[in-house]
Amino acid sequence: MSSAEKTPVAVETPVETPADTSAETPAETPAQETPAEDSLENAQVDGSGPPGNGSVLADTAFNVEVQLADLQADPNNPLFSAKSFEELQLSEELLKGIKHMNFRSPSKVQEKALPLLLMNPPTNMIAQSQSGTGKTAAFSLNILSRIDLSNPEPQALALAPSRELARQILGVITHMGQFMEGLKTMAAIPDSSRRGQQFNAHILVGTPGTVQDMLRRRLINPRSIKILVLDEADNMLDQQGMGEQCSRVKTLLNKDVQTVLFSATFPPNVIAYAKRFAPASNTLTLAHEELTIEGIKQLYIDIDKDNDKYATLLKFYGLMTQASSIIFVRTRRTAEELEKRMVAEGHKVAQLSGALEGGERDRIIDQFRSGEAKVLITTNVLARGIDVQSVTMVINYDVPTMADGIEPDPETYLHRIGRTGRFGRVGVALTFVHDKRSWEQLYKIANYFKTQLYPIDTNDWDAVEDMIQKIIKSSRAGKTTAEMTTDITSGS
DNA sequence: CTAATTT
Repeated sequence: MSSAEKTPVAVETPVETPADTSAETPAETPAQETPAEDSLENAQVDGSGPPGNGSVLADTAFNVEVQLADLQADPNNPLFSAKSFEELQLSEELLKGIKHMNFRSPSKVQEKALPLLLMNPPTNMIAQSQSGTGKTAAFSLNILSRIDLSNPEPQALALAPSRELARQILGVITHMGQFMEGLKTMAAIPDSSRRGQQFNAHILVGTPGTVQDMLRRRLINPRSIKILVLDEADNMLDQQGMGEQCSRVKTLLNKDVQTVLFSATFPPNVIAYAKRFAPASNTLTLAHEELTIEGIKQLYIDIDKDNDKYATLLKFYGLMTQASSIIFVRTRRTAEELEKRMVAEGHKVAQLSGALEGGERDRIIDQFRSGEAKVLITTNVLARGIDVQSVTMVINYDVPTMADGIEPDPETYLHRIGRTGRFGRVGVALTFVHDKRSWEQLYKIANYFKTQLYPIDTNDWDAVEDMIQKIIKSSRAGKTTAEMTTDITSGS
């Protein structure tokens, strides 16, 4: 609606004069930092739609290529583009839910995906969109709009690669569907307290292993399931283990289930399989040069020796606690060791990996969401999908690599840094390199996305601190990419 | 022991 919607991400634009919404927010009061909403698990989820607090955030500009299953149809037909939620013929209850989440108008991916998802008869979809641009809300709306509340059986199933992401998606769906009377939603993740019980809910969101198991044991009735969503689909289909579980799940469902695959990344090696998994799909794709989020300032720091990594990390601790930060490491063990060491030296940090028990994982991610824990050390378990809008800084303590620990992993890099810069906000991603090998790994990643990484000059610490500080402050004020470009670029 | 993914 507003002109901000089409703000180009051109570099070096002069400071915005009109429509500077941030002016209403006094600089010192972090208006949207960790809002103390009722802190039960569903309510505190930020959602993945446009944020509230009256701020108008620009959608990052990108060119999405639309390809329709019906090759006769014209992708440019305005019918396949929704400029408002109202024109989608959603129920009043659902529109009320959307409004309640402070969604104003559809984001780019929502604009393109929703009309295609909502068509009848239902059509499969493979959709790619950058991190933090509203994928969850897109498939959640499709699910909710297709639920028949008079039928108590499960009708939609969404799968995600981690417990935390499944819970987050469930929170968005529950929140969005809060005015649909009688709607029941349920997590299908490991939970010993409800062993052997039937999953009686309209919508289930879970992890592949648990869902497969529950289907086999007939604790999930597949008869009425008409939608299957795989979030982070490339990861789900590629990973041995999860890939098999997902296809097993699919074979246990109705043949005509609407299959919906979403991710920010679809590397070449999984595209063919994805197309077989969701045949005759409408597809939304991006060139991989278009995947990097402009609002995320990508930095790296060259450290002399491996042993100095820890000391370097500590130098950033003050900046990390300004808002919220995530430190990514390669192994569970490093996560544990880093936490121990930092805590022993009086720093407040939390740690989460798959080595922890389910309940403990829930407790820690909830603390991080609420802002009670501001610095979180974690593994790739949280690399994807997690939406905590107060995250202003992501630190790659270890460069993300493939299973061999040597080959760089560009997709994981992109997903990790995408934990900041949510919905057009600005953020900092800082990667540690400490030897020739890690430098080359990062170089390959930057080259893959044709993106620029800026070195941190360790000789001028004040300047570094200053630059990062600026970005963090702007992010807390809800500033957008376009508003920040000048400030950020001057720092390098 | 890469990490993640049912019991």
